[in-house]
Amino acid sequence: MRYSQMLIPTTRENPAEAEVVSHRLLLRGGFIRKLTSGLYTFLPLGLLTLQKVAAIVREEMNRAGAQELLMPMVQPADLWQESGRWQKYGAELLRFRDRHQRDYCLGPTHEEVITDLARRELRSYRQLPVNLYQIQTKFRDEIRPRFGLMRCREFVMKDAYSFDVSDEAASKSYEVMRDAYHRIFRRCGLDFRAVEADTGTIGGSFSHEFMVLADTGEDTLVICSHCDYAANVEKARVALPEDGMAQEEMAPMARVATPGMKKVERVAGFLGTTPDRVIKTMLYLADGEPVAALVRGDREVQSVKLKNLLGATEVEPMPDDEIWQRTKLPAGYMGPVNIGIRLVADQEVMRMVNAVAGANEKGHHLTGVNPGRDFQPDLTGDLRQITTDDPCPECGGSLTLTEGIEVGHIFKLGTGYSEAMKATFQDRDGTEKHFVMGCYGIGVSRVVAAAIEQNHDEHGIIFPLPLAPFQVIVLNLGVNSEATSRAAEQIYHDLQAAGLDVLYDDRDERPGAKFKDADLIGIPFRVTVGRTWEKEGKIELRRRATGETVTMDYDGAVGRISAMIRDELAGQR
RNA sequence: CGGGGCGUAGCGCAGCCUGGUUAGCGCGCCUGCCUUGGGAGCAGGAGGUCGGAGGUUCGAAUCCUCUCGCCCCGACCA
Repeated sequence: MRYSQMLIPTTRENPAEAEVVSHRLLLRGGFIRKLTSGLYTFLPLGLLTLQKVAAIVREEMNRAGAQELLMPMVQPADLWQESGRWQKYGAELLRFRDRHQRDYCLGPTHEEVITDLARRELRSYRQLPVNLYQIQTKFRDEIRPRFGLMRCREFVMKDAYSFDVSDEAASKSYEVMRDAYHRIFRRCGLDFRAVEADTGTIGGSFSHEFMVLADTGEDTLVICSHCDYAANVEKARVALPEDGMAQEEMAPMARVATPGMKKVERVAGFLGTTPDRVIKTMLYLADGEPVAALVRGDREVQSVKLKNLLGATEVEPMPDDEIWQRTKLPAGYMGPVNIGIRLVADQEVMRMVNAVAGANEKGHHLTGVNPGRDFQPDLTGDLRQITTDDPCPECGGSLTLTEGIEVGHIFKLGTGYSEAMKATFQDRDGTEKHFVMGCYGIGVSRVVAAAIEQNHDEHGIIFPLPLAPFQVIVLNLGVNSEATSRAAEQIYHDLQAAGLDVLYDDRDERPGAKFKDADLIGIPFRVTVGRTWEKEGKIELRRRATGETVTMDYDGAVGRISAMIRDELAGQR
């Protein structure tokens, strides 16, 4: 491709709207342009990059035995009513009516459509297992789209769905996908981890997220430094030490005045104790109902864990100004004793002895509070956020926290959808059985953003070779010299003939501008035909990633370069 | 939706507080000359209903009201 004929609107200055690196560089490099919040046009360079990712995904999915199909983006409401998600999915599901006043939605995901297809077309166990996937635009009416391609409303996703005869078979399908995902992200040149994850609105019993490690990630992961345990903090199990029981006589409960002492630290300091001897009471709304969650004073509630423990679909902290109004409890002085609303306690709280807790009376706390004796929670379990002070739940090793970008998520769905939608097949013994399903997503457009988050410097993007829109850029630094231009053109043609993706910068620009643009758009290899060619008959090859530059004879250069690129690609496969 | 910030030329910004000529600057764009190894220089030029509506005023980018949009922090997720 000739640079002069391609729309690559690079900018020198940073766009005001972009804060994170990938967003900034995608805009500056002329990969994307914003239409409106959360909606982006992929410009030619952006589309090429997206297609590179899609090609890798497609290749590995096919290799794993999955079949590609394409489902409609517009989906009828009745399918969603059947699965129950028309009510459950919430405002993220964009709904609308057609001219006949029939309800539809734009597909945020395709469990309903695929399950409908399966129940019509898959009749016999002989047809199973089946794994069907598509690469398609999804629409989710996100509360807050942000960070460019990282979190859009419209985005490109690969979604796959597996159908199996049994749970064991489904587990096998799941493992096949897990392996495929590892290959995909490895081939994309990304530093990633597969972590245990929460299942969210998709539902299901078991899932892993694939996280690209990057500071701008929206998720936090815990990673064990000794074994291969890794988990999303939303999910990470907190191990309860065997010998955590305090050896202390239970004291009688006493009411003390603690005027103005709302924060745990202040109460503890005032009463001459430490936050780990205080029971912290946090109020939440679980599906609209008030719930009190108890954790030790030096811990934080993990609301996803709370949600799962309660079996709720939505949990949010109760706004301060609603606490009194809804519960008649004084914010800052709440405690578990005679609280009068649903009570959930972290496992650790149940071991506390002679704790301090709010008295449910303004300006007062209780001392000598003992769980089991003075209050009995409705539920107990693992409720708190894990910290780096906690041991690894698998091996007891030490944990570190890292930010991550979720680029893939795989779920074991079980029979939830097939039961709701009566999707069955006839098994070997003649009985009708529900399909055991799995679903597997990859944010194809997000992979592009994640790759940039992980691979850039102050000059611009440094694309991993497999994702780069072009593998080589040829700079003609002598567009006004016929001889130089002829040499550059020849190299351009020969590299193309060797099967490489080549961008040929034939613009009438000064060298500086060409170097800057080449760096900005992140093409892995740069060939320069200019002064050194004119003087010594040599050309220059420079690697974007390392800055390493070699000069080589013009003759034979194309062979050397294409061999180098092929070797590198083969090595990553 | 709650909290914070911003809308002035294609992009980045100044001007607004304290109303008053023809609304500026840098980059980019067009023409010519010149230049060609890290975003050159000179000369000339095009480009704006100051997000929109209403109001105050002799007079509004500037003050007031409403409204729309965008960005950032939280819940959501590939």
